[in-house]
Amino acid sequence: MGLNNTSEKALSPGGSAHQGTDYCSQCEVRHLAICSVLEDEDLRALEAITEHRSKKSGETIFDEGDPSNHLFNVSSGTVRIYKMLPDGRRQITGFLFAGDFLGLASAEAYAYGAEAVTDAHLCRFSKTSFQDLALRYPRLRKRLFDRANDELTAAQEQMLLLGRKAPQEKLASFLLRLSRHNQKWGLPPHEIKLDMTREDIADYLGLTVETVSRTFTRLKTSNLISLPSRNRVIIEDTDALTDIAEDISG
Amino acid sequence: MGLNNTSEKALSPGGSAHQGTDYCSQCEVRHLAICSVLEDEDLRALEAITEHRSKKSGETIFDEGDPSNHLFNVSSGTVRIYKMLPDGRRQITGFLFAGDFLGLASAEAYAYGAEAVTDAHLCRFSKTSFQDLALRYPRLRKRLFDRANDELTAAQEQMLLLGRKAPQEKLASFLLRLSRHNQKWGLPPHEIKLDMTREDIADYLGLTVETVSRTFTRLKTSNLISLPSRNRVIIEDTDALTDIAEDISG
DNA sequence: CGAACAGTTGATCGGAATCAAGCACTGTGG
DNA sequence: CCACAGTGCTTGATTCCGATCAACTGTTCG
Repeated sequence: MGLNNTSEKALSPGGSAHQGTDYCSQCEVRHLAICSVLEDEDLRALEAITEHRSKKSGETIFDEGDPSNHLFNVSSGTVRIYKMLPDGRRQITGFLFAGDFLGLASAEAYAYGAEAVTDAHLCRFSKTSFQDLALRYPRLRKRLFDRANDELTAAQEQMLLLGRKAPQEKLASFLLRLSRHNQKWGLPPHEIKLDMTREDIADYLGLTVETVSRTFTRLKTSNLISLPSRNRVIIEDTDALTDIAEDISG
Repeated sequence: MGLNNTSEKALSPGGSAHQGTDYCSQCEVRHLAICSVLEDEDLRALEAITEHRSKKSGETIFDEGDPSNHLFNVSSGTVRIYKMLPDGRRQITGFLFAGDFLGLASAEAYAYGAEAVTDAHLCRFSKTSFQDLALRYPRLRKRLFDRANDELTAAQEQMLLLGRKAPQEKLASFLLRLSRHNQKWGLPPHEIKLDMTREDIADYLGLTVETVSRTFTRLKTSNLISLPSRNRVIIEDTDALTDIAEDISG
């Protein structure tokens, strides 16, 4: 996570929308994205229905309740998806990074809002076109189903975290997830870049900013992590952090 | 939910496992189960790979970490799925009722445990056979994907509940969900039967038994509900309860 | 430089967890 | 039939942790 360091520059900044011509084949995150299962020729079919969109940090991608006419793939940057209560309380249900698919769990309307956390690039597909494509390509279908299943597994892990874990355990689990995500991308697993603010983290872990901040300092004081800058975390003692997180996967 | 009142008796009690001969076509919950999309002839293909299993209240269906060799459909009774922390804390991630599908969100191993809350009957399919079947029947595939999406939506709703709602809001939301479930089945939406214990409810809502109990009495004292017996709830003021729940869907 | 914002730290409060009885229903065996 | 144990639920007293309120620091950027 966090890290789209290279991809940010590599992709043309582009206008806010333009049809792709040769984008997909040179896409940096293709091997992990939803499109990875498509052959070069099939990829052109996908490319034909793809629009490339740029979002600045903080911009809305879609709101909860909007008609869900599009599906997305994050090609760079970080995205948050969230649900809100009428009085303004917010629960972030997930952070998405380069390669992640966006748009599952939506019937006619999006069941959650999505915003860019950092500047981000997205591939946008019209839902109907994408469905047609999925009809023709079994591997794409399988991929989509697997993604839904993975998200469901992650959601259950998050329910355990939200319902039953103490603040320290929550934050430790969160940092370890980011660490594992780094590993998946061949990035140093001990150096974590936090694209999101403390408030985002709080709204993801079911805490307040203050508690998140205090918990960071507690972990730092215990020498489990260090905090060279506000958006960087170094994991100093993975084993101890894993013990605190209280479980293997989440 | 709760309510399998009729179906409990209607289905043959049966041994703990036996091959189905004519079960599916007369299945009481078929119209809402995963098999509803299959034609009579296709249904026989499903029936061929189906085993019928009975579980007594409290019995384990599978444990977290077991190899996920089977998929299930609940044909009667109530089931809980849950995750545990090493020290015994438990988070129930869902209750399943007649017609519900069980087994999504599992790779090689089940990512959660499943137990019968009440006596229950289950249709059990071997995973490989079911996958073969799904390969042949697009509508079954679609149905499965839609179920995964629905569960994902529900999971996000539950994350909002767990991370951001106060006990009263949690319980109100829970009761309204059960009420809506009743409606879906043509049962009186104001009369709710609770198959699960207070402890189950606590572990589902991220609370303790005591808090659940106190919250029940608070809602009763405010005349929003009444509690004729420990496992029955009458919703007296749906509007007020909806106000407290703080959202439309969950 | 200073305004705006993000983050930390401190002091206090409050509500849910915890600890501890007591109650109500169920089923068992005498 | 009743005594009794076992279990699930409620209620009360107390504790404690995270939320809240508030002040201050540090960073960014005009």
